[in-house]
Amino acid sequence: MSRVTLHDVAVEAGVSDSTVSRALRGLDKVDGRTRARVQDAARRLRFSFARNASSLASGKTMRVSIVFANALNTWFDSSVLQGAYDVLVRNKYDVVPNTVRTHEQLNTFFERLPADGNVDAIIVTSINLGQVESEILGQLTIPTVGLDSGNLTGFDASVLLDDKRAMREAVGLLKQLGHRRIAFVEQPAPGDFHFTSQLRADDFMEAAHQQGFVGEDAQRFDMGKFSDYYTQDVAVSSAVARLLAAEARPTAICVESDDFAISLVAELRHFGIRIPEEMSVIGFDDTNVASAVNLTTIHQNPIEMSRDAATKALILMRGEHLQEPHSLMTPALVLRGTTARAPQQ
Amino acid sequence: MSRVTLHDVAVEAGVSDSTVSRALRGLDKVDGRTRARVQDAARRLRFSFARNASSLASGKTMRVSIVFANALNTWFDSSVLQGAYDVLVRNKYDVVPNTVRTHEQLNTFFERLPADGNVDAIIVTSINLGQVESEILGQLTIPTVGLDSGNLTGFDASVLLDDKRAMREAVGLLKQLGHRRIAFVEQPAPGDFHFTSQLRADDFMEAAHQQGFVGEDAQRFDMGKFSDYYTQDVAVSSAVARLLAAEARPTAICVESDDFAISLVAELRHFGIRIPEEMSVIGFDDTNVASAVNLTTIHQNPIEMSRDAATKALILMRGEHLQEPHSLMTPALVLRGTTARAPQQ
DNA sequence: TTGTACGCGTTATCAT
DNA sequence: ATGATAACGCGTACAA
Repeated sequence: MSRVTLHDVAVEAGVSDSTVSRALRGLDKVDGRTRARVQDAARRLRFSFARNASSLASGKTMRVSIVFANALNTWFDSSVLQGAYDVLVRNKYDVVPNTVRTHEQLNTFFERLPADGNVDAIIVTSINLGQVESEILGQLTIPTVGLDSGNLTGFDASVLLDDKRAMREAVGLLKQLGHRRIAFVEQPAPGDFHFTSQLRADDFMEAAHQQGFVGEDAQRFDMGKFSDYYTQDVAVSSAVARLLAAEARPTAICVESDDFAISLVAELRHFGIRIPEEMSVIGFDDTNVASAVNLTTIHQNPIEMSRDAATKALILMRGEHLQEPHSLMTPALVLRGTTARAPQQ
Repeated sequence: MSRVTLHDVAVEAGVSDSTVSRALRGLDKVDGRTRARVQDAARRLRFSFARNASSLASGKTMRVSIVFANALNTWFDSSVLQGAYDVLVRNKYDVVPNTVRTHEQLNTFFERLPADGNVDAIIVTSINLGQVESEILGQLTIPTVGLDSGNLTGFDASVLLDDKRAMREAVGLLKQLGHRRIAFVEQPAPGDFHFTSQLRADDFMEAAHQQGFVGEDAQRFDMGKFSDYYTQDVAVSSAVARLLAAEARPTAICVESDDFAISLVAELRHFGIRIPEEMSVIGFDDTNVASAVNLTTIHQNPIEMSRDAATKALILMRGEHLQEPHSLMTPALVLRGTTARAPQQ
């Protein structure tokens, strides 16, 4: 129970409430000895601030919300959370994670936002905002920073990965290896709206077209919603089935994530497809496991990205100016064992 | 800005503040029409509650803290977070994650706790509490539930995995396969205190001894602190080096986690060790990737576990009684391709 | 069913 | 440097 209040400490130390408040918060204009006395009393009484009372009085909640479009237990989102946590906690902010799966949830989340004095900043992850949402965001008076979010409108700052570049390089690699038919394999989406990583499919197609892949030579396998499948395994099987059944079977694929790519590779091999001899596979993320299973992939560092985003939020919350509000991180193509020259026809 | 307050809504709707409070919270004893009017006004004004004010007045923070000993971006912790989030958010609670790496952090965390009216419940994950901490915990007036926490003292409720049983089964399997020299390989620890999964090493040794493995026949590779290594890869190499250099090399190993096991398998194969022919490997967790790479492992479901824990917390917060405060989850040994008969000597 | 008035624990302003 | 005192926004007896 939050029994012991600041007032109790004041009584114990024989000073006024205000002095306790100042002393414990480390403000200046407090005599060294009185401060020591107060700190002593506070320790004895095991006092600690009731943050909601502080919030109410000061207007600062010392909390920042971070919104995800996926699940908290995915590689990307959990890394983002950890990164943001690192820098925010060090600055005495609490981190409040939120997930949003449907348009409806997204709407209600944003509807409630404006009048909301419940957080001091918001970080939005992997969500490609619609117009209405962007507008609401723009009207917010607290800092908002987008992380891996396609549409920058409305954000005060952002940290993005250069997806277009990543896809250009991936397509370029496959082309150099002699592949003539390539494809992008999406992952089943967790919710009912497109989030950022799916924009990579667009980037892939664009890059492919620019590099001379036309018509059937550049395909895109859309896996729909995750809820369409019983389990992850079923989704994987389904993807493989479609891949193998394609009348123009690609000899190389880019997959939306390492996790999905690794499962695909396993399943493809299970069906006798030799990788990389018969099919090249490029993942995305470069997780620990990717290196363990020797998966060629595109490296990104969500922890760094979200540290950056959180730092931006921190600066913004201080009311300071950002010299570089929008940063673009460069992905790196990591060559490993799942890519090889195209098979001879 | 938290501009619009409950009072503004009251004025807009032409009623008193208390009526707005009651109407918006769905309490009874409010006329249907007035409620509609209030809701209308609230929507128009984009009102939403200032939670810290509500908290201050009601004494409930509508927040629960969840403490991890590891990183938020690990398979286990992130799953736990997701599971707890699922059930807590549905009940209008915010989830506030916290990580604790050192004894010092753990201490300050607990020192501050008692007088802390900042959360309504605490879930402690994978931390084997010391006596002092248990005592502090026991003195808390808010519900505390342990998740995967070795020492139950002080907790109002808990959800544990039956680690002893898991280790018994793993050892039993290896014995049946004819292995005479087995070992447990720990993972480098993130912090400076032992957390629960490391207790599995003890359980492993105990099970081994009970099943007749003596002396060098049951070994334990302690990998120390994670900070001792530059990267995860270095830790893996180091583990493999020690494994291969052992004068009595084991023919089968149990590894603390799938992630580490998968990396070990890759590295071992890299050194020409055939798996499972020359060495059997059993992981722990059964992540998605484990099935993809065909790793024999011990299945657990942290999402389920933490849903259970969160539900317990919820009930406790309501002041209700738990019919089964402490639950023990049963792990399942999943046989896959990294275990086989012991090699002929 | 609705309104009044006070309290929650802290910060901030203004004196002293 | 320290002490009163008025907010902060809402919940809740109690009264009407």
